Amino acid sequence: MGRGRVQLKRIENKINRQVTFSKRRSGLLKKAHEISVLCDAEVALIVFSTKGKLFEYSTDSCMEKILERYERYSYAERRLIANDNQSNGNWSLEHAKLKARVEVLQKNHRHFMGEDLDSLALKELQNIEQQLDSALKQIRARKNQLMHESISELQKKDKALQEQNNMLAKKIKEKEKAQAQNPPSEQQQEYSHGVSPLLLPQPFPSLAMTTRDKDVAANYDRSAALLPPWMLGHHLGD
Amino acid sequence: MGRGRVQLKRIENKINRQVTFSKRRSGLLKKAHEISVLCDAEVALIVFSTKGKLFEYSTDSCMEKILERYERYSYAERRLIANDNQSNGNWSLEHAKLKARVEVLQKNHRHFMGEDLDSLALKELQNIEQQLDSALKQIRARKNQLMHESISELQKKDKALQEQNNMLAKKIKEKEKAQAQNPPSEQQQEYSHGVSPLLLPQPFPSLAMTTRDKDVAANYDRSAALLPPWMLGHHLGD
DNA sequence: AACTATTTATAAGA
DNA sequence: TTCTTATAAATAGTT
Repeated sequence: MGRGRVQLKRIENKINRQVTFSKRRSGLLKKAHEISVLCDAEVALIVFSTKGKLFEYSTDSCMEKILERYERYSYAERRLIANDNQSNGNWSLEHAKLKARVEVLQKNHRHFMGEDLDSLALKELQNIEQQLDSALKQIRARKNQLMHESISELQKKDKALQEQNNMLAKKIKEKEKAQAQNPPSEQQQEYSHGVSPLLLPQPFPSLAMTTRDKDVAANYDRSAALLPPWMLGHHLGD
Repeated sequence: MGRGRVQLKRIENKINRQVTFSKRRSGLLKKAHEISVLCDAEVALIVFSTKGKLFEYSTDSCMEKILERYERYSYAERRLIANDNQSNGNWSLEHAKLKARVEVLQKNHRHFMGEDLDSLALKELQNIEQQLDSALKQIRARKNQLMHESISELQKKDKALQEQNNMLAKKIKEKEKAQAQNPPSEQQQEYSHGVSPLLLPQPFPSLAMTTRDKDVAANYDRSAALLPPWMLGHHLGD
């Protein structure tokens, strides 16, 4: 896969070998991850460079778990016997394994807490994001429900106010017409036309008293109160 | 590498998954061998299929050697040498503590994955939710920003409409007063009072034309359009 | 399993 | 190291 065919033998040029190692290593790790995800397989990959540097991949970052499974599966006897023979060493190994496991879990947990993300590749981040997303689904459902209800309330209110507004505007227009066309003696007729605000359609009880400033103000306060506290200010993103 | 792009997610079709596993497994083993030979690296690769079947590759077929090297390297890296110096008496306790810690961490992790939630009290759920929320802050920030903006718009609109409403109501009242008290000859004075809707304060440009039904309706439509599509219907929780 | 159309990986070069 | 590019390889969908 490249400009020339590749011979399956050690690359003698040190620089080339290093470069190829770097490239192929990432490719190998990627493919290990891919088969793990795509095929639901459990993969453990360990690579030591010539210089002894370690690179590894393991499904769900559970290297120890997979290695243990491997040992159980393939040659439990040998390792376990060896460990049993060193009564002390056994403890040491077990202990060490546990410690390693704790560290793995803690590291994982930090990642799940959104900490320590610098060491993560984009793919890993996306993976974690997906998992977090999934885990939060239930929790977010409730919150979103609340938000949705609030928005619906606001929209209803909005609509009601628009209608009210519209109606009031109409009234004014009618009044203007009436004033422009009617003789003064027909003043009484004006009132019987229903100009009094108390005769307006009243979608909201509190709006029925719209002609009084105090009540209008109170009504607005109530609309603000429709939003739960967590939806206001910077709490929205919590 | 194939006829279609591949999504990095579990292949749901069982047959396809099996076939892909088989193909990719051989590719992966091959590449592991290649990097091992080309770059003089020491590679250990363990793959368990979904069904639990084991496939492995290791440089020079020395799996055990490499795994031991890994554990040495890995444990050394995790400062376990320091623990070797501890007295034996502490180990038992330490070991028990570590086991407990591992269990706690694992349980925690399950919770963070949204699993095993039945055992949690509401408070604990809220706690977890908060932590997950915090971790997802960046991702959600954008979504929440949009929601926030929409809500703010609605509230502003709400307020503006309330004020408009209020003002219109006042106008009506003034008009009524004027009609009740003023002689008919003072009609012109009425107009100079600012009864014309075009002279009203106009917090929203579209509201300036409130006296026309069409425009009021259009304005309401626009207020609905303020909500991005994903905030409507059941997409809110996505 | 064999066959391709395509996508990926990567060797070289910059 | 990183990017670009030409080309070799791997492999997804088909037969």
